[in-house]
Amino acid sequence: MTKKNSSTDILIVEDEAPIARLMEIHLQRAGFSTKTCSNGRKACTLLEENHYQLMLLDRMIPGLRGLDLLRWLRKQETLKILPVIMVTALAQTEERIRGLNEGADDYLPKPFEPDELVARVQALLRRSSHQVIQQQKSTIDVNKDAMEARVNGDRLDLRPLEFKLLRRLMKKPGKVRSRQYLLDHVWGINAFVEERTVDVTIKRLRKTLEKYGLGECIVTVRGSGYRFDEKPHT
Amino acid sequence: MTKKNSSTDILIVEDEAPIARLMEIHLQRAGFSTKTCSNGRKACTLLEENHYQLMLLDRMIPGLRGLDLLRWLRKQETLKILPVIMVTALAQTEERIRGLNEGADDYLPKPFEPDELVARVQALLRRSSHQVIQQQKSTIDVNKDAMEARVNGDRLDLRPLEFKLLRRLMKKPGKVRSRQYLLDHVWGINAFVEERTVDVTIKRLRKTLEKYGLGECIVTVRGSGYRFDEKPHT
DNA sequence: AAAAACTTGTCACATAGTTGTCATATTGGC
DNA sequence: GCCAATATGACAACTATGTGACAAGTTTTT
Repeated sequence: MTKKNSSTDILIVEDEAPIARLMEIHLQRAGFSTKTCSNGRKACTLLEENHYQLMLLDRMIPGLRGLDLLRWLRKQETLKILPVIMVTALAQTEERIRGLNEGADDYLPKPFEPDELVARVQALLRRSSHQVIQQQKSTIDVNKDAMEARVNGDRLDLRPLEFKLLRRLMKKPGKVRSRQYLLDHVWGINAFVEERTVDVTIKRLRKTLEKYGLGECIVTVRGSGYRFDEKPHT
Repeated sequence: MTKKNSSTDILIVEDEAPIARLMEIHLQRAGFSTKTCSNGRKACTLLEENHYQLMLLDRMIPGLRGLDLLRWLRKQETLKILPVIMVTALAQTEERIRGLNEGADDYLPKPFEPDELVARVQALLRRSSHQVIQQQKSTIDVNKDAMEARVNGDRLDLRPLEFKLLRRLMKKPGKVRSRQYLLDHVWGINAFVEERTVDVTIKRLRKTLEKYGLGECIVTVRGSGYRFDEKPHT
């Protein structure tokens, strides 16, 4: 599978190389691009030098303890909103609470299931301005900040309206949205537009998604509307 | 790669010539201009007579101990804000803390990776009134104090408005900024200016950036605004 | 103080991209 | 096979952005 210019960059701060590698493999397979780093000091530098979308932070790293790094991070004007997942073997509730208090956004106990890793990353991204969905073997990532959607890191060339429509449908995968609902929420409550127009826009959106084998993500529900399917039937 | 009139001058205070040379090479390659000096007293003179953007200070230098120089520096009215990176082989936490207490802004353990050196310098500059971004193979350095922007040390001839616009966009690379946002933050909240004026200013800014192969850093997001892209676009 | 040089806002036109509608084809349920 | 719902291609209107020119205002030079 080809990987390229993903904009969804994840920084992995983890000193145990095999674990770091494992994380990388699974995240990359899910369409993210990653950077690993094995000590706290270097992590600071990387964070200041680059822009990441999310950080996976091991609690036990040399150079600076994970919590110290986190505390430092939350004081930096430009970094404090970075979503952070703490990774640690210390699964005790107390430790966990301490991490969350310091500003971790989520928590991944070691050892972890690869799927859980990916799921938590996706979930956290979704809470920031991203919407991330696992679709068969592809990851769809809609980033509202950058106003762009990516499939496995490849940028989708969507028009503004299609982008909004996709976002709206992805907001609640599996739920059917009527044409009227979509008109109200995508076009705007006061838009003076035919209901059939929705069909055409759906068509246009599907056309772009098809290029990535995702043409069937958007399902027509006869008599009701459209639905974004998270796990399309075969 | 050609190097010229960088004003991002770095003073290297280091008595071991090979190390000093190594620092010089890597910093110059990254677009900075450097001056080296092998003892503390001479450093004082240089600091008083010239204007540097940053100092790399070895802890063990003849003539005056690194910490003494630093202490002296912080007492000088005109010099006390100079960003300083302490360089030393003493990696113990205690030593490190002492250095930071005396007013070092960052700390570089010896031996160091050339990349780490450059990254720390860039990061520290960014924390002072600089914004430094690595763009493909170029380093863009926007210095608010001096009101000037440089690409690999070459000065960009930007008009005041273009400068502010670039700074604002670089503040959060990857985020789309609407024309209204830019008007509010670059022109000022009460400016009585057409939205289309933003387009023209973007055009002028792009024209200058183009000379350095960075014309595509600023991406138009149809229907939304403009975005500074950190990475090579798709 | 006048002249020259520079900055910036606006306009007008060119270009390119987006979207709504319609006409027609296709599909699904009965 | 029939009807209604949906898909699809084409087109025209519309909208957003790029771009060069110009003028008014500022700053710098002479």
